[in-house]
Amino acid sequence: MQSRNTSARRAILELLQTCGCHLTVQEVYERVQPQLPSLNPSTVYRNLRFLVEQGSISVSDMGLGTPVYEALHAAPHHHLICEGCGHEIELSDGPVRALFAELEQTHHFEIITNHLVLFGLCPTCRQKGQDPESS
Amino acid sequence: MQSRNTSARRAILELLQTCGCHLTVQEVYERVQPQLPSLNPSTVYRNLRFLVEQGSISVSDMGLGTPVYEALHAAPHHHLICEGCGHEIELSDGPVRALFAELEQTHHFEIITNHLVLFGLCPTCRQKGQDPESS
DNA sequence: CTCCTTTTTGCAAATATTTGCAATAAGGAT
DNA sequence: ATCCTTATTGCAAATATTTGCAAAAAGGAG
Repeated sequence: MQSRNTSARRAILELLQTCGCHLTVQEVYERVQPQLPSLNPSTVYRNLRFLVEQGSISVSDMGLGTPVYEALHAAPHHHLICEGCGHEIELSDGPVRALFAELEQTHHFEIITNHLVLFGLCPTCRQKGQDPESS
Repeated sequence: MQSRNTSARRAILELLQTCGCHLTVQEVYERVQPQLPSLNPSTVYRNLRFLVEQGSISVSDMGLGTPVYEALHAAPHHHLICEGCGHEIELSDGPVRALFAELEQTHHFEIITNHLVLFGLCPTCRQKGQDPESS
């Protein structure tokens, strides 16, 4: 026996798998607590960390100040986030996977990271930034 | 006038540029405080955030539980970190830059991320993990 | 050099996150 | 169904990080 299928852990994982989206610790807590009235925030923190280590979910910094958690999909994907307006663009796995494969070969490493988040500027915000003072 | 060259900001940036390594908030505070006795941790947090936004330094999650800050080098580099033993491998910028360039073209995006950290397993830890129970 | 405006800072009070520990509950064995 | 071992939980107390606000100090203008 090593890890136990507790109601809290089950509820948290199910929530993430069902919603299929990115959720913050707060959001997870708020959505699970109603079904498990005595749920404590620290249990949520601990379980999220556990599920990440176990590989059932991923954590990412999407620039929100607090990390977001997401169930691992069949189809991995990545994000490009605009630092100007916050706009998120979903990236296909192909090119990223190609880089990972190359790095794995070169360094005899096995890459576990499965959700890459890159920050930058979207076309619109790039223009704004380049605009000379419009006065 | 927009941003001011205060002693705290100067000291923090100089520290990072001089040491040329990754430092946590704690470490920055501990090393700058002696020279600026009245320095408050919140000032360190605020300045690190400021310097990141301004583009003078970068933040990264190296898996330590708290982010690390580093002055931006002339030669950008990235890391592969082993989740088993913590070993860090430095990656050259080439292949990563190539992916970034491809993504920038495809999405008309300008990527700002300049320090990529990927997690995985080093050759040694991979073997350990694959070993059937050695009993 | 003095004055003025605005950014920064220190401090204290919020929040957020982690941790220690005793009580609870999974789940295997009997 | 009962007992046992040990992973998990809740709670309270540490830590870590952010925020509001009045006081301090950059830096430009006069």
